[in-house]
Amino acid sequence: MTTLDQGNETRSRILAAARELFAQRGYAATSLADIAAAVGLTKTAVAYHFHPKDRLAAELITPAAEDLLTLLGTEFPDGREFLRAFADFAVRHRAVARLLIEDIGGADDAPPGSPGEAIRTFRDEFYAKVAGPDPSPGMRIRAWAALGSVHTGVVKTIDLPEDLVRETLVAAALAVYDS
Amino acid sequence: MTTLDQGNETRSRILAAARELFAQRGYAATSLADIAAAVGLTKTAVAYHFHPKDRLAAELITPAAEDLLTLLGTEFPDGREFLRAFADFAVRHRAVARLLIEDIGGADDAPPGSPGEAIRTFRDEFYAKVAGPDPSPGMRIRAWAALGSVHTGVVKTIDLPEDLVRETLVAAALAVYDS
DNA sequence: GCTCGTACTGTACGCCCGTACAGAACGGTG
DNA sequence: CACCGTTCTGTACGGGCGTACAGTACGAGC
Repeated sequence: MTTLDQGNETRSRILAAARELFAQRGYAATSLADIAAAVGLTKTAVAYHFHPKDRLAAELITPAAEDLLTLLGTEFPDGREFLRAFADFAVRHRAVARLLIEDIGGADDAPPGSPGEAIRTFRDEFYAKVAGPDPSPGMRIRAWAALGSVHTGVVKTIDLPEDLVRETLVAAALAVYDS
Repeated sequence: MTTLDQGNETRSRILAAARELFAQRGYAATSLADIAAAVGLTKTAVAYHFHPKDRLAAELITPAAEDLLTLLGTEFPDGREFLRAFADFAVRHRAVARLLIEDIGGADDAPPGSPGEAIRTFRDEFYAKVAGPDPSPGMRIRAWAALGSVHTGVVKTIDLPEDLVRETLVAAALAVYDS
């Protein structure tokens, strides 16, 4: 079954290249041709494996998305504790964090598996959980600032050890929250 | 000179609409047709006033860009003080903050006036100033987190009073820096 | 009253994108 | 050996984008 193995291997090579490119430039700014060039294929070959382009992002996101649904599902005593869990989540899935947080939200369809749709504009859901109900102006600002610190903190430090990033970012986010 | 006044008025109406749309969706995601529709014109009319599309962004950015050059030009005792000045700067120009920080960096040419080019990937320059020379891994993370907190904090709270945002975000950014 | 510059409209072009489709290469299976 | 599905190529199409260009409406100035 050499044929099948070949297919699965290039499939994962495409996924790896796409993950990197999406992380660097964002989903919309990365074309199929870019990905194809990175793997040494034609853009048609890439389209063969992942039929609408969405599937590529969907497949990359799926594990993180499931994790995210449970995160949004569990109850937290307050925004502070949710923020801690969020930072942990973001670091755990940092390879697809940008894809997950920035680029979806105006997305079209959900992963194929699937967790259904319901994954849409969670950036706003994150905010709502951190800020809490009927937040004061000051809390609104701090909630967004905390989310932003985690987001760019995670995205810009993919080369650093995961544990250090988690530890530092949790502390940073909580510092914002308590400021 | 009714003719001229008419032109200048629609010109500023275009600028206002573009500023809002760029802030919401980003530069690349906003088409000339979108802007034209917001002002009740054809996209050709918009193109008439701002010839390459870049000019629109350039003109919106110019005052902020000049302010930014002096910011980058002045010396600061340490990253902490620069961070404070940066937060102040970002809040002052929050209407174009997203345009300035996110969308430029891969930009093509500079404002026409002009401060020359040299306005390119300042996100990285900001980082360098905050993190300082030869930063530790922890400092790298905190520097990016601080910048991120200011950035999204500013962008997501355009409806709140400027003074409150400034005060809160400066405190938040410094809290990250000191965490 | 003719001319001219300003402010537009309508149409069309070229580019890049994702996608569709027909066909070639080729190992696996009967 | 013939058949077939998988994997990939080449070509082509439709749509959206920024842009170019010719033409129109119209107040201003001699």
